Amino acid sequence: MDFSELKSVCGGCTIRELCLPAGLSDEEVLLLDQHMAHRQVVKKGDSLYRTGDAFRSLFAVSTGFFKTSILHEDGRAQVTGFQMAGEILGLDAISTDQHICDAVALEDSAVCEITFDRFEELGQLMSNLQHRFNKTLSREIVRDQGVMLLLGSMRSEERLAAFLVNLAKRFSMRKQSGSELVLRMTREDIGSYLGLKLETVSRILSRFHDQQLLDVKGRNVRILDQQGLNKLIEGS
Amino acid sequence: MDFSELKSVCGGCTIRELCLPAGLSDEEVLLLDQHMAHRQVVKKGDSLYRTGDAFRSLFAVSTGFFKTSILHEDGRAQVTGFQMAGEILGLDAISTDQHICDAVALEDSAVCEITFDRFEELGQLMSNLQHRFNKTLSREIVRDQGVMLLLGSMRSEERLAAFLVNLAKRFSMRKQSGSELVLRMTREDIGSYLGLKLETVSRILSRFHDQQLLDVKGRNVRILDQQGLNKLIEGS
DNA sequence: CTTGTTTTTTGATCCATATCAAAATATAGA
DNA sequence: TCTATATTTTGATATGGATCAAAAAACAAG
Repeated sequence: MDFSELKSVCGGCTIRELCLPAGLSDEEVLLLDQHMAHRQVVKKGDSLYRTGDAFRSLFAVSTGFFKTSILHEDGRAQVTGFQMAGEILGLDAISTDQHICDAVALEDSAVCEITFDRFEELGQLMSNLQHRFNKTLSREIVRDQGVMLLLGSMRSEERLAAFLVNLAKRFSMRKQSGSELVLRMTREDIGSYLGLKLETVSRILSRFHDQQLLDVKGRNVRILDQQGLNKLIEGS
Repeated sequence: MDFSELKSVCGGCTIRELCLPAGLSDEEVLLLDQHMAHRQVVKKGDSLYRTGDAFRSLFAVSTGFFKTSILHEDGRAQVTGFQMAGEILGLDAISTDQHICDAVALEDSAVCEITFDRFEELGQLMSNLQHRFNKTLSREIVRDQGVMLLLGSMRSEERLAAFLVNLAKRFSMRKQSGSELVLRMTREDIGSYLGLKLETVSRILSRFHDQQLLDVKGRNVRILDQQGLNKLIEGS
């Protein structure tokens, strides 16, 4: 971790509506801004926090891309999510005051930090912020249950289609192309997240390519047939 | 839904420390009590709420046993959890103000209801309550990620062992036997939760029986070798 | 650019779990 | 109680994805 530190400025942030300040008035954002710790750079491959670290702060991804993963005692790891701009890291640690996963930057990234004690104080001051934060936590629960559905009852092709469609949606909400994806993670990361082996991920990407659903060139994926992918997810 | 209604009384509740009032002072519990809506009976097989229902209230399981399940459009269903006394139902609905799963009683049960608007007001009054509730939401995130680990990287025997050990732990926290389990759910429910088919669940239970890990008689399961199960989970 | 390392692709084979089927058992309703 | 229905067990077989293996491609460091 580390590094260059700049004052966070939610007020001027382009993704403010996708992040903690969502739905707050300008005055409220100002107050939040005053309590944000600082902005940190996290280099590709570095971790923002590791399993077992004491929990002090939440982090909002400002730019870049992260993965979170749990490590099972026997070495097995499970990727539990990928986070992009505006998404919050550290929510799982509130429960025990310890981080229960590793958060690793998959490209050079920046995060905005806010100490959780401060944040809870702010929540008492701004019922609006607290209300939104309740929703943020709940949204994470919904997301996780979506992954449970995926892992528990979808076949490999459906899982991968759902994964790609989800990524595309999140990119396009951020005004980035919703069809030209640059995958920041390895096939192994994708496989871990989807409960598949990396070879299976690779094979299915090739198959989707053959079926003209995608144009795959390494980590550059272009979605050619969004409809086709959606049909797959429904379990045709 | 519904049914006989009694005033909730957290103050005198035996599982108060496992439920929303956990960690509150007597005065605070009294205040919470005043805002609880009422106690409701839910008969076996009935649902407390269904997917799509408007979200108004959280429910704390008072007695009994529930399952929650998401239904995929094409009919497939995924059981996302089993809830027992003290556990909170409805957390996922905060995010969208709509329930995104069905909550069905697996035995005659009772729940304590609190409208979420009221609850949020209370949270503003009692920072302690809000703090605990943040932890409750976070704990649900941790639980869900545990299920992701289970579905994503454990083999069928490990999943079932983890499931049984988890159930046993939760029963024993409630002063019930941690070795004599009465499964309230069908093999199919267990299978859905664990991403397995009901036949697989049945076969593994039989295998555990043969290996003297369990004594299985229909839905009555006695854990004979807790250690053995734990060893399985570690992935021997 | 070159070299070593990591990641990705593709093929051949295997196996854990699904599927199909049918009997046995348990549960609920009359 | 008896009867109908739902659940569970067990067997036989099939299959989706894992595993093992090796070449190809991409990437990072000097």
